[in-house]
Amino acid sequence: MDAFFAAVEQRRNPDLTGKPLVIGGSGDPTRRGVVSTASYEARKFGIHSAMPLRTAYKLCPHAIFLPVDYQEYSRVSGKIKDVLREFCPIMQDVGIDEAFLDISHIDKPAEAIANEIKIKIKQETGLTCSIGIAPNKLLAKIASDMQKPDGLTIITKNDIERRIWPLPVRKLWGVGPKTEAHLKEMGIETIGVLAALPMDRLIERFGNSYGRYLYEASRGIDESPLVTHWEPKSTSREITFEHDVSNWQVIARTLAELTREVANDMKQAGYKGRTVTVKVRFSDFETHTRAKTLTVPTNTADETRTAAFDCLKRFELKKKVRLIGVKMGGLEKV
DNA sequence: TCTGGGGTCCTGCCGCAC
DNA sequence: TCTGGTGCGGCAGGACCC
Repeated sequence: MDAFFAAVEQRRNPDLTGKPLVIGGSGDPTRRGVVSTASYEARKFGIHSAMPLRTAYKLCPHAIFLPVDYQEYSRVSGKIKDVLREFCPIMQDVGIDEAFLDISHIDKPAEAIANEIKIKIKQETGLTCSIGIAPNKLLAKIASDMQKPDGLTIITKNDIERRIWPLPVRKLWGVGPKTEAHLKEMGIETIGVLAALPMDRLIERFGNSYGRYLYEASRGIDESPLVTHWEPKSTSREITFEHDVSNWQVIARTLAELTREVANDMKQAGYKGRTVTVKVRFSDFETHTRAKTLTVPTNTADETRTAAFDCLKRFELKKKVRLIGVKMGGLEKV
């Protein structure tokens, strides 16, 4: 979907259309939080996802700031996924506003299917999306991003050299800021230059798994199947305090509350978990975790809290605490 | 002075069992 | 009894995704 959260807000309040709009946090740009989505008008000011709201505010003080309304976006997302499943049941969900469809078995030109999907989504939700058509997920993902918004891009194997290789390495799924910087140091800025590297060199530099991945991805190779069903492996809750906290009572009370929520989520979804991890981020942004694995899986608030406090006790709380969180891993169905 | 929240996967290290 | 290789679970941290 194109600027999904912003587009949903503009759809339900047309006054916002055509204006710089920033969705993130509590919607108050003087408080802690980051940008979830910026409208295309806001992006012209240099505002982008993951940017601190306060920075966004400095870049464009007259932008409209709104809180994230996950309930509403999930509802719209559900409608979109329903449309997609109608066209093709082999669907892989990728978060709230993306999906892969394997349409290889459908006896109709891919472009025609894509156009019908775009029209149907527009009818059902009033929103535009961008679609990429390619022989695999890796290339389809890159293609979908090439003509945003409201785009439709087709990439074939023969296009890799001409259309993929000139792109910056950052366009590859799995290459983030760290790897980008690392590659830049090696003098590698485009996917094509990366593709010229021997596999040995990449494995030496990035390890076996990731090295191989980069070697194949830079050549447009991706054999990974669509994952149409998966089970959650962990569930968590965390919160950044509005102001850093040194009061142990406040930290403990917050952890207890988060623990209740995690236990609740597990019960609601019908899971039990074995490994409790407590995460603490200090005022200097240093982040640490402590984990405890239980002998028997649980989903009760009491047992989860006891384990969480065992973990919390193992922290030296010398610095002020910025964030506290708790995660239950090793989930299994009840 | 700033840097959310909910996830997944990988790596390196350690202790333990065999 | 000591040493070493190997496999594995647990743990901590890091990179990445939406």
